Amino acid sequence: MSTPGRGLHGQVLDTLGPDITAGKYPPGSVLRTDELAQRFEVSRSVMREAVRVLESMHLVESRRRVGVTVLPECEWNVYDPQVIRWRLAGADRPRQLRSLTVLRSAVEPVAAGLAARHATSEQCAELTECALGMVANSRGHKLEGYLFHDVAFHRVILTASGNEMFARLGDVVAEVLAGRTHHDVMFEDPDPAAVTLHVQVAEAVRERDAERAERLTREITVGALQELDILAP
Amino acid sequence: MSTPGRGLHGQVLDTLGPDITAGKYPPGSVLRTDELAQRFEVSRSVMREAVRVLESMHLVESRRRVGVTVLPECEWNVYDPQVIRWRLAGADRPRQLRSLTVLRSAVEPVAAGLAARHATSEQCAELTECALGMVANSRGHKLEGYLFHDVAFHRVILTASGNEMFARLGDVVAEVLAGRTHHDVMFEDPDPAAVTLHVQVAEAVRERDAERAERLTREITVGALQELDILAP
DNA sequence: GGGAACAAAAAGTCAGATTTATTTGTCACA
DNA sequence: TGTGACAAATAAATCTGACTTTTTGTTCCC
Repeated sequence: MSTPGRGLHGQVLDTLGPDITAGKYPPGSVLRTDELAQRFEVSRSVMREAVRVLESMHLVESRRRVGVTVLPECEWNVYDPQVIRWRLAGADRPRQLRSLTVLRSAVEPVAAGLAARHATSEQCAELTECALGMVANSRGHKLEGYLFHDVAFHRVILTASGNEMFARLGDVVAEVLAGRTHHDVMFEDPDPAAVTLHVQVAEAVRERDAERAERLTREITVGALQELDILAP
Repeated sequence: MSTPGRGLHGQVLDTLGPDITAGKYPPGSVLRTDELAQRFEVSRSVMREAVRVLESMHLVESRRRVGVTVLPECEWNVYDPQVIRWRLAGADRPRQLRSLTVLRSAVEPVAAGLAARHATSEQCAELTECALGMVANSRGHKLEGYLFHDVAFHRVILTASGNEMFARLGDVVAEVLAGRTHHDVMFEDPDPAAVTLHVQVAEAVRERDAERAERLTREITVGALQELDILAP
C-alpha cells in the first residue's frame, strides 16, 4: 500500500510520522533538527526535507531559536491520506475508524444521490457488476472476494457523484472497509440485508432515482455505524 | 490569512503552488529542480524543500533521471487547506466553491445532529449567542458582522459534533461563507428565512433534538446549494 | 525594577562535491 | 531483424561545512 521509502527523507517519515501521530511526543514537545538527523543517521538536508513535510501536514511547527515543536492533535491535517494511514496503524485505530465511519455516513448517501443524477452508463454497469460480485461472494466465507467488490462499489459511487471531494474519499472508504474485514471481528458471512441494499442502490442509480439511492445508502451507512456501536440510545 | 512566507521555501510555494493548481503546468509537465532554483533565485536545498511539500500534497512527483512531474488533478490532496486556498485564489474558484458547498451539504446536517447529542452547555450558549449575533446583523447592510457570526455558528456546530474530521472543516466553511459575502453578489441583506433557521438550529441543539437539528441544517445547506444553482430540475 | 545592549542557540541558507538510479542508445550476437 | 547485455549520460539524491538570521534569555547599567 502507498509508497514506502521514496528516498531517505521518506524512510525517516515512515518512522517519525507514526511516532508523532501515535502521541509518542506530546504536543509542545521540542525536537531539534540536528539531533534528529543524528538519530536517523541522515544529513541535515534530508532531515530538513522531512520536517518540511511534517510541517505541511501541520503535525509540527519549526521556529528559529526554538526548534521543531509538535502541534496539538486539533491542528493536524486529518484528511491527509498519509496521516490517516499513520493513525490507522497506531494505537488509536479504533477511534480513527469511528471518525471515518461517521464521515462516511454523512458523505456516501449524498454521493449516491448525486451518482443517480450524473453516473454514466458505464458507471451504472460497473455498479451493477460490483453488486453482483458482492452477491456471489456473500456466502461461504469468501470474505476477500466480497471486500474487493464492496470497495469497488463504493469507489464507483463516490467517483460517479461528479464531486472531486467525494471522489478523493475512495481510499478512505477502502481503508475502513478493509479494516472491518481484517482487524475487527468478521468471521461470519456479511449481513444479507446489507448485500441486498447494495443491489438496490445499483438499481436506483441505474433508474436515476436519486432520492431512493440516497435513502438506501443511508441505510447501509447506518448499518456501518451500528457495527461500531455508534448510535443514539 | 494563513501564514504567508514562512521561510524562503514558503515564498517559493506561494507562487509555485498557485501556478500548479491553476493548471499553468499541464499534468505530465516536467520541471527540473535546478532550473526552478535559478528561476526563483534560491539554492537547490530550498527548492528541494518546496518540491517535497508539493510532493506530499500529491501535486507533483519527483523521480530520478526524469525530473519533477506535475500530477493530474485527480491525484491532488484536495482536502489540504493550503491546496484549497490556492485553488480558491485561482481561476476555477467557482467550481471549487461548488465542490465545497456540496461537501458542506453532506456534512453539516449530520454534524448538527451529532452536536445536539454531544454539545456542552457552553457550546449551546455559544451557539445561541452566534445566532443572536446573526439576527442583530441581519438588517441594514451589516454584512461583515453577519458573516462573523455566521462563520462562528458553523464552527461551533462542527466542533460540537465531537468528530475531529468534521471539526477540521471549520476553515473550509469559513472560506466558503467569506467567499459568498465578498466575491459573489451579496449586496442585499441575508435571507430572513436563513436567519430564522439558524436560530431554530441553536434551539434544537439546546433542546437535544438531534433529528430536528439535522433537518433544519439540511434546509440551510439546501439554500446554499440553490444560491449556486446546484439542484435537481 | 525596568530597559537596553549583548550573547548564545537553533533554524535557515548557500555552494560545491559526490553518489545513485534510471533512461536511452549502442553494439554484438543469435 | 530482433533481442540481449553493456555503457554513457543525465538529473535527482545526498552529504558536508561554512555562513546568516532570528529569537530568546541574560546581564548590566541607569
